[in-house]
Amino acid sequence: MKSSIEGSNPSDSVPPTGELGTKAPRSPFRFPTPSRPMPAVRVRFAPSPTGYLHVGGARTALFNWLYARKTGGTMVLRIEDTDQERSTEAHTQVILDGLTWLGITWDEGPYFQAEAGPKHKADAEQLLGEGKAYRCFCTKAELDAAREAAERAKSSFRYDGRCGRLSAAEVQGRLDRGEPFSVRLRMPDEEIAWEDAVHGRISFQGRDLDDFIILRSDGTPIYNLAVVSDDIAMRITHVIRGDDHVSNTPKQIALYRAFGQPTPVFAHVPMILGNDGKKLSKRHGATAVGDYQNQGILPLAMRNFLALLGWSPGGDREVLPEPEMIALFSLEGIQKKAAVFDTTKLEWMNGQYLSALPAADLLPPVTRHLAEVGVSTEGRDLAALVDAVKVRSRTLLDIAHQVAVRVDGSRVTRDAKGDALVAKLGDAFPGNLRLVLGVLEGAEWTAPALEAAVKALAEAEGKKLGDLMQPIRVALTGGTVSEPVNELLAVVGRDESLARIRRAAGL
RNA sequence: GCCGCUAUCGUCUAGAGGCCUAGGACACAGCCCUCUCAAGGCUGGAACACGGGUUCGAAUCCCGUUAGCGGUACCA
Repeated sequence: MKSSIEGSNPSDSVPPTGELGTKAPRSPFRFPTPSRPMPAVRVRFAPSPTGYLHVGGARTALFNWLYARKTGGTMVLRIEDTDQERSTEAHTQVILDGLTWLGITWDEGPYFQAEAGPKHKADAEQLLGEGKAYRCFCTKAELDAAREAAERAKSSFRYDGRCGRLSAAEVQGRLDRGEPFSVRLRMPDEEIAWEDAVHGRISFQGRDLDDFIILRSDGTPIYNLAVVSDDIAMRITHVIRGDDHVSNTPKQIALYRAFGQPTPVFAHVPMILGNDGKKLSKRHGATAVGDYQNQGILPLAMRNFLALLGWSPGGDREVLPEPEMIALFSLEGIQKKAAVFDTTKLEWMNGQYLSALPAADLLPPVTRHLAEVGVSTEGRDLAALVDAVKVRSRTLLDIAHQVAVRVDGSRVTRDAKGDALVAKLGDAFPGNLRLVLGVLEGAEWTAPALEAAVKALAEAEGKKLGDLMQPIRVALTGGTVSEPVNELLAVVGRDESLARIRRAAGL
């Protein structure tokens, strides 16, 4: 569970200059010191606290974390709470808890973006002073009207940069009159391209982008400015984030250029889809990490499953212990295509962990789930109970349910298959149970002895072993599925087992 | 509309020009094991979106088509 930073290999790190292919004239001093030491990797996970921790966000966090651990770099956590309307402290806590649950740790932060407001504003003013940005006096209403008109005329709207051509005197005049203004970045007419670590080269043309707003008329920053300003300040070298940000990237690169800063390496990871191929959302069921925790998924299994969703270690590996996951991780191994979230495979993965983990590791969550359903295991060997049922379980909830049935006779309810067996055996059902009772009452209550006793009975009576064992199983659990019957008897205990058999036999 | 991204079994993926008669995993079906189920083992069905190139040779490279997704805000 503890992350192993030791053994990670920093030689895998990539120099953080992903930008390339600019058609604009290049400065000969662009790469002044080729021999400069390679900066240490710094990545960040930057969620917005406007809801729970979504599985997509969790996976983005996981990839950042894996990359940091792999390269010996630093993981910083930044809460992007500039949307004061929707951001809440409770959401922040849920996100932090979700990451912690998954075993995703961070080395710096959490930083809160809203606290950097004054710096964002100062950065915008710096650009204003250098003529790389300009004041725009167009109002929201005017802009909306223009956009609507363009839409009606079936042509595309792009801000024409008219305020960028205002004379100094004109600007001063409007300022003197106290007109409100936003700040826009001058978008240069040049190619903006970068070598994306997962997609390869991606290219946009500056002329296709308009002079976008970086500072609202109330002086607060727009997302793209805040992100770039913070990423520069935090010396982020690798931006690993969702695919939905690729169209923001050229705008952000324009900002890096305006600030005269090198761009980080960008790695855009694909989306996670629901089973209908649409973006994963609430109507697909559980999308919050916390939901899976409540459904009895182990954090290790969740993390393993998430890692394999959109990333492949390259071979046929499925169950990956943490050290291997870190050692094998690479940005190049990330898939370009969106992936469908397959709950069935998640549960299979969870079953793998359930089977492999010692019962002791499962005790705390199982105890919690048992408490939720009101079952006490006071004075019982819970580890033995868990061991008895865990290989047949896919979730911790399954385990808790099965343990509950073994501990508390009042929870035995006959299921459809149990009913079918009773119907099939007819009189032999109570009859065989009475026979069994006869030998069990005098038997030594250990699994091997119980097995021997029932087998001897079957032989003596000329009955099939299954016709003796299955009724016991139904008597003790209500169903036809369980661990071997002798072990079941041992786990349920002598008095309780005999009582359940008597009841089922109608005695 | 415009800009960008993507395209291998139902799903997750391997595959970086010949090793591909396209491999593995989940799911599904059958068999084995067995007191049931699970696990495990074996077997089976199941995919390179389409069309053009390039090449002695293409799932792999190029172009186009189609489809899906993302963006196109004084949201993040």
